Amino acid sequence: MQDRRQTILEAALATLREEGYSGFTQPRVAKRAGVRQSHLTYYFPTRLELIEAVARAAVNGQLDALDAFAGETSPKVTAASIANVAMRHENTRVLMALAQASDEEPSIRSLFREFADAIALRITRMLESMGLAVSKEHVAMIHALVVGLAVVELAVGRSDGKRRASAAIEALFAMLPRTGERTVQPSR
Amino acid sequence: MQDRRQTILEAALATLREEGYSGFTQPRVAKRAGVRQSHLTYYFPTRLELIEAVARAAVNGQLDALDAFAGETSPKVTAASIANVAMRHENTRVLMALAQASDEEPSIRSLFREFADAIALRITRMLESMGLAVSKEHVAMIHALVVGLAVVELAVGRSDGKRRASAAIEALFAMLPRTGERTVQPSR
DNA sequence: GTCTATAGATAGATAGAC
DNA sequence: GTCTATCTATCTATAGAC
Repeated sequence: MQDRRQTILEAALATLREEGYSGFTQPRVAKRAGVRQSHLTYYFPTRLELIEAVARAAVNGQLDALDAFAGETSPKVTAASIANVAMRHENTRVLMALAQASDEEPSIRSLFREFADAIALRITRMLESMGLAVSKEHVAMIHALVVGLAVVELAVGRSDGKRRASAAIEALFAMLPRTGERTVQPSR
Repeated sequence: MQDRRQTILEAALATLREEGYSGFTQPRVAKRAGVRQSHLTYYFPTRLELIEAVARAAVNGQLDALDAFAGETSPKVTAASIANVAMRHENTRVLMALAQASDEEPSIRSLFREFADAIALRITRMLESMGLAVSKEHVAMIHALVVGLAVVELAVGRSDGKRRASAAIEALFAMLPRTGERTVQPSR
């Protein structure tokens, strides 16, 4: 049965989401999937192969979550939607694990680069939908801001994280020039 | 000799900086410090205690790095200095490990909260030095932006990371209102 | 092709020697 | 007080049974 592979993959993702990178071990994944650890290595001969597969699944899931509010035109709603995704600690846990793996494994790094490009593309489209001017710099700023909010929030674990994140993203949107406008330069 | 403890601490920090969280093990730290693993546990009976000590040292080091350019008045220079600190991958590796540990261990989390507050204080002072208006939101934005830039850069490993980061931070500074000004609102 | 017993390596912690 | 031999748990990987 080939969907046993799928079962293992889902178990692996769940393990990473809930237990983080350090809890991500073959025995734990196997237990969750209901197979023996030694069986798991039949489908994923090496730990790295398992991580790669999980990474791919996680990345696709994250992109799907972004696509759910793709055409939105209101900055306020868009900011709230992004914050909503970014403040799911399980997501952040997975992506931080990926970032870490990326720092260690070249194969994960190339996957992560594709991911970053895919994110940039989606941010670009969002800015266009909202009527905000697009530039590489703006896109990079938004990406980094959201990543930073997610990471800081995971670490400090504030209770009002989602509200704060939403406000920060919305504030950045408000500062960005609209399409056709020149760069905002406060009067001096 | 009590400074053996210090030796171990430095070895531990170096291990975390170079090998990341997953490479941070008692045997490796002990080897680097030139003591036996079983001896290491004399000074740090448990792994958590070692991590706590390392975390404290790392946090202080990071704050010192920020204090080095505390009074700077030029946004351009400040942005470059921040980018300089944020683009040191060893630093990012350590702080990501801390964030992860924070997600798992309450004692690290409280340390991390203090750290976040100390960072916020320093960003506040920087904004004041540069004559930019201070608000909780602006401070949070800058903090998150820098964290995000560091994490993304560690993950994708671009060659021109420092330049890009510096540009992004400087761009954000340029969008912030100056002291006494009202919130920037592009003409509509 | 599917699965498992087992090896081999490495982790963290402790009881106890000096 | 300083240090180490050693135990137990846990990890990844492989050789081979079905």
